[in-house]
Amino acid sequence: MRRETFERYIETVHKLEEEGGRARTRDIAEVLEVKEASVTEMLWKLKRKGLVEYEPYRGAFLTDKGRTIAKRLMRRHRTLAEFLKLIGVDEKTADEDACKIEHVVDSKTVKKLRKFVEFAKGGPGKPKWLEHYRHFLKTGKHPRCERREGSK
Amino acid sequence: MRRETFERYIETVHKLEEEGGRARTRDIAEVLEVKEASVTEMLWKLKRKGLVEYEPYRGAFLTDKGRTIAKRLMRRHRTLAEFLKLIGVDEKTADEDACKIEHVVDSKTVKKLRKFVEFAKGGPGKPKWLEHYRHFLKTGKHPRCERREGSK
DNA sequence: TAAATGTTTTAGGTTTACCTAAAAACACCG
DNA sequence: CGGTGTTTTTAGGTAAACCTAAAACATTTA
Repeated sequence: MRRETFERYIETVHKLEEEGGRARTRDIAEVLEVKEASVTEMLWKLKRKGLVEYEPYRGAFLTDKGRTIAKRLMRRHRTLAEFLKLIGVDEKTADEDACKIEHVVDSKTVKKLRKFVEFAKGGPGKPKWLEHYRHFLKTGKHPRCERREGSK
Repeated sequence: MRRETFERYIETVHKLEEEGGRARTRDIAEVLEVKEASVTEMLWKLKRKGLVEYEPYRGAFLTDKGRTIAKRLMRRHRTLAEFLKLIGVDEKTADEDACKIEHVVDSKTVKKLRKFVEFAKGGPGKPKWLEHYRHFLKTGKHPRCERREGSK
């Protein structure tokens, strides 16, 4: 099973589980835009891998092992989407790209991104450089930080 | 043909073409770590898509259409890798992740990343905020930009 | 509770991107 | 030119992740 494939199913089961007991075949199929039959097949495989609890005709829910993976994916997704929005990617694209990147990227990279987001958000006030970056996005010009006095 | 698949082949043909006339089956197979037979098969498909010029037993080279794609991928790759290194990802990981991300990410996102890299590199001097970020990576502490006077 | 309706599974494709093994083409040397 | 060795292709698999159609099961509702 390809990593991306089973991770997508895990995420979906997790999501549906949260919003209503256990994940039904139909709903998983709808979210992932595949046929019910395909979902059934995957649920067997996920069960064999110990990622979901599954009994025919009564849906699925995550095992601890599965839930751990789901949580990690959610963290990744949040980090990626947040970062992309930070640098000016629109909400929808940020979310879609996060969905794709989260399955392929190295943990080390995610860690750095998390650090970066933290750096950009944290700190005393809203960082000036971010303002400058936004200005740069608009105008293509660097509002030289070096100068003693700036705008406003 | 999945996007990622054919893009990987296109990139490889491009690379081999640059370093020696045309891309031979064997060399493509070696780079992509697949068997020669698989390469032959893909070359037919790529030809059918108008991306490579290919005649059995005499290797392949890119058409204009193929080359356009290759160039775009190289730009993407450079942008992604450069960005990742900027935020502190080690060289090897940055390169590997760029290899994966470049096939899945939206053009709008790449544009923003390019802007961001440009912003970080360009400008009058080396930006102070980047120094601060690096410091933050090391210590986890924000060297408050707001203060009248800083380090050095 | 039985019929009607909706959901899930099973059985048996299809496609994609690989593979192995063997045949065919090519390259070079004596 | 003919033999030897490498490269490439062809032919015929395989596994993953889909699909359709039909059968099995579950639920509602009359």
